Amino acid sequence: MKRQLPTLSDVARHAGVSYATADRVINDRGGVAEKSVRRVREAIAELGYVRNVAAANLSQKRTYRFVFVIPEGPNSFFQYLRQVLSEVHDALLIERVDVVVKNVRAFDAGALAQCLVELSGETLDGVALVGMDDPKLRDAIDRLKEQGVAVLTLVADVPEAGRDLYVGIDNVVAGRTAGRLLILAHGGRGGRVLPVVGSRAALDHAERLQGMSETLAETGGGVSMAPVIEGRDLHDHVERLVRQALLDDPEITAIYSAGAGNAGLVRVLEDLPPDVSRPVVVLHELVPHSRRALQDGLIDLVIDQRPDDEIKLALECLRRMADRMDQTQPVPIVPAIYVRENLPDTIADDQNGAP
Amino acid sequence: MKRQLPTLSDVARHAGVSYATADRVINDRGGVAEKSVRRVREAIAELGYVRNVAAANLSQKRTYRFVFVIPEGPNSFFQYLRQVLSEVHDALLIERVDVVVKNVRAFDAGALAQCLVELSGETLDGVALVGMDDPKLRDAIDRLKEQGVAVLTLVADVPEAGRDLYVGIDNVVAGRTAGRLLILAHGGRGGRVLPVVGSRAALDHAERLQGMSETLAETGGGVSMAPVIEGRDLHDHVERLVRQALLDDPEITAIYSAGAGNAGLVRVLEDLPPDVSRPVVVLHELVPHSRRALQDGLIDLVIDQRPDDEIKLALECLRRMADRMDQTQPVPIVPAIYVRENLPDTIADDQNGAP
DNA sequence: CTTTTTTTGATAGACGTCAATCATATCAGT
DNA sequence: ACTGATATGATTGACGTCTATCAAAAAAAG
Repeated sequence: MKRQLPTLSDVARHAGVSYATADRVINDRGGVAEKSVRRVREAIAELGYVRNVAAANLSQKRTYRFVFVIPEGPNSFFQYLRQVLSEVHDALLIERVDVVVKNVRAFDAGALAQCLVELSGETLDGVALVGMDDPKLRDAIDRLKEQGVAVLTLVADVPEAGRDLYVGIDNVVAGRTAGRLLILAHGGRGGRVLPVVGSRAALDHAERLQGMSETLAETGGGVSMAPVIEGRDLHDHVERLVRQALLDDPEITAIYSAGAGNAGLVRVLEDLPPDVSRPVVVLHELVPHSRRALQDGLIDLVIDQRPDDEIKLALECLRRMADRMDQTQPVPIVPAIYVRENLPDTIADDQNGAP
Repeated sequence: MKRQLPTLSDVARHAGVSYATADRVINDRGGVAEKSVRRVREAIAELGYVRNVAAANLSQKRTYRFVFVIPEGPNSFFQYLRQVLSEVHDALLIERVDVVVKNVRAFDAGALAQCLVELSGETLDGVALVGMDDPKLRDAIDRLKEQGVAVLTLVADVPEAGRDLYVGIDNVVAGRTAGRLLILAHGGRGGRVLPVVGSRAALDHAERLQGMSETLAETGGGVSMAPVIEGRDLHDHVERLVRQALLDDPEITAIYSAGAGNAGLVRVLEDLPPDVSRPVVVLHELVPHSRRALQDGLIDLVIDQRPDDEIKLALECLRRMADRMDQTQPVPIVPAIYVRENLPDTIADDQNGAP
């Protein structure tokens, strides 16, 4: 029950070699005969030896160095990410984790790739970035990987790239969920959903849209889709287009916004005449304006990817990768679904990752 | 930027005392003049010293010893909790955390209290238990606390007890959320919700019920409540009562089950004639039968408290408390809302707490 | 001023690992 | 059997903390 964990000395003894040799094996320092390597490996397996990471880090005064590259701009979601990161910064320092946040222009894969290339000079343990689909970016990631840096995509993945891990929600699933909730909110009756995205080229938006339309098609029960609006994630643009769409098509019973720029959407809803029943509205990311709209009863549901948890998970995974514990399974994040009643308190209350 | 964290030697030097004295202060060994204590405390504050927990644990070969007391019985939810705990057990051992699971009879506060009393003999760092409202339980908790054991309630709290922390969802909020979703699913039309609980005496069930009825009353828009059914969390009992209720009141348009025993509820739904539109169904906890019912389209929504996350969080908090970092803020857990489309994979894929 | 008590300082060993050094063994090839 | 390469063993100091011991200094008591 209270069996002791074996140390490297135990392993060496069990393998019939000296501590030095065992050490040479687990830290691949080379210059060890094939036979000895095998014996040490066997001893490790038999005893179930696991390196004591705390002791190892202590001996080296090691500090984990991670970089988070976040798109800059007025996007509330990413601003919140930055805030969460800065809040955990000090707590992490205690645990010998140094997190640096770098900003790059949003939607600019070239700039992002360039940033990564610059990083590959420094000595660091891991990088987390918001993915995009771009060959230059793939190259930059490969380059980092070659230098032994753990690379992890956050929020959005980089398709077919050599990143170790994607930490974020499945956007197709999120879209399908939105579709189901919309159907549910129609209470068995028909209707027409107005889909709003930032851009069809944005992978996450496209996936959400796809998910929603699939669900509507499969089990919609009379809920159809109006033509898709591309709002470019800009509040004013979204506002104009949605306003027009509602005028053009009075049959619209619901709005699904898969992207950002929803402050504009909220403005349209505020201006609706109070006598007509407003459309059912589902949108993504709990940010100040969506929270307010939810509280005011202007919208019905918010699907949120819980950035706090994403950050926390990303940090856990980065650390595990830096510790060479590469058992990195995919990490599923379950998006939260918010209504008026279950809004969390605003305080970003992540304590400090994990001890 | 890459400032080094100060060590206790730094503190001692800065305070103008020896390492031994500084050590006596932070580990309250006594025999230190008031003046020196003050000077050390000041130095700690000025330098921002935080003791290196990893080094401290290493020096003592310390193993964290935690006990989870889980109600036994056929309840799928608690079975799943046990499973999650056994899955993380080995991974935790690596990080020098030893978790023991103890089973006690469900709904038996006396047995639970007795179990805690027995525990208070052993040397352990923390206990997690599923709370109930009982004076004997409160006493047992106080006793543990006196011995310096961290005590944390999981899933359900113990009202007004000396536990350090409650890790679980807010059941009133969960009920309010259910209410909102039910209203939404009525699509603006009226209806009548059939509420099912295990027992009105069960605090969590009562809170959920209260939350739902509040929301219906405040903004229900014609959605009312049928008399509450007490199913005692037993499948057969629930089945019989619900079947009868649906016969008695054909106006019922929805069912909200706040407790367990939902396999019986699902059986009723299966037997409904295919021509009539079935009621909207919302229930709690994603367990095998609720998952299947969701997939089969028999029910609409499941509110789940994500036991994996609860366990993980509980462990994090226990460890932090054991490390004397008592900055224990309340820990909000956002329940997940599942529909057919966003069911997670079944694999319980928690890796290993946190490094 | 001495004696006793309280408070300090100095130091050492342990924890498990990493990194380094130096001496010795083993094995080729000749 | 000798050289030279390669492999191994033995050992040491660091990392930051805890625990312990012993001597020395300062304060209080007589």
